[in-house]
Amino acid sequence: MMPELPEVEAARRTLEREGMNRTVETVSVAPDGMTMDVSESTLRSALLGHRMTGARRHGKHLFVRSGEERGRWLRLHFGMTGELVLRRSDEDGDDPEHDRLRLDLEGSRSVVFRCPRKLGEIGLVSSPEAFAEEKGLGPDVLSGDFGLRGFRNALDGRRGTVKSALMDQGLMAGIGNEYSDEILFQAEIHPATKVKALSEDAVGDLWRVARRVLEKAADVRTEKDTVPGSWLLVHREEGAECPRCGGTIRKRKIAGRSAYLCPDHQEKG
DNA sequence: TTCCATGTTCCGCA
DNA sequence: TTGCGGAACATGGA
Repeated sequence: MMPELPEVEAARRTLEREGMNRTVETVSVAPDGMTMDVSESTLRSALLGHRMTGARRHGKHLFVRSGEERGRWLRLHFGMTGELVLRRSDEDGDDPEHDRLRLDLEGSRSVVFRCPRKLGEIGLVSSPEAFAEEKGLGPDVLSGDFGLRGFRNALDGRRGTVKSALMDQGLMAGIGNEYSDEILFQAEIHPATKVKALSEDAVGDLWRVARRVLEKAADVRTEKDTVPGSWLLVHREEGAECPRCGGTIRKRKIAGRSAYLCPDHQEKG
């Protein structure tokens, strides 16, 4: 599963729905070498005996507020392979070896952060906003005050390709390689198109498609459904048939990443 | 066995 | 200066 904005948002919603207001009875930490910007003992004491009281997201970062006290947020970044699993405490996961953080809550419920390839991060921060600021993250793509205005502002003066701009977490936070392909596919824009070459209308269209794709994907992931078959994500393979126009999906290297696109209906500007 | 992979960060280069 | 390409990180899957 690809942890971009929709997957992290789905995890946030699930946590809000099922994980809040239950005392954390056990904290198991097994980073096994993965990045933690907090000591195990500090993390444990920040969580143990408290309840989770809120979950927020900025881009691909998930923040979980611990207790009522100000300034104590667990931060999770999913890297390439991270995921959050909620399950009954008496159930074993498929592969407990990759459980990096496990919180057992009252009511026989557990929250497990899994990260097989250890490229994710576990941290403790005093506020999501301060973290985003310090990290140099751009506005979250789906935050209320971003919008078309923020999108235009982010792209203004950008010299490179539209794909790299969408993925630049310092411009706008949340879109990764796979959803950038999906958005450009649905907007019918070639990923190697220069930002400067996009018309004002094209930027408006791109923004509306981006928001629609990310919101729909977040809904679908929350319900553990699959995205529509008309989406590129389901056909993201060299030589596959384009679900939109019947053309052939191609793989290209763009902005240093593998980009999948349909040359027949994604016009290069 | 080799290559590739959703993320981020670093470096060198144009 | 900006942005790109490539490497690195740690693993697993095809």
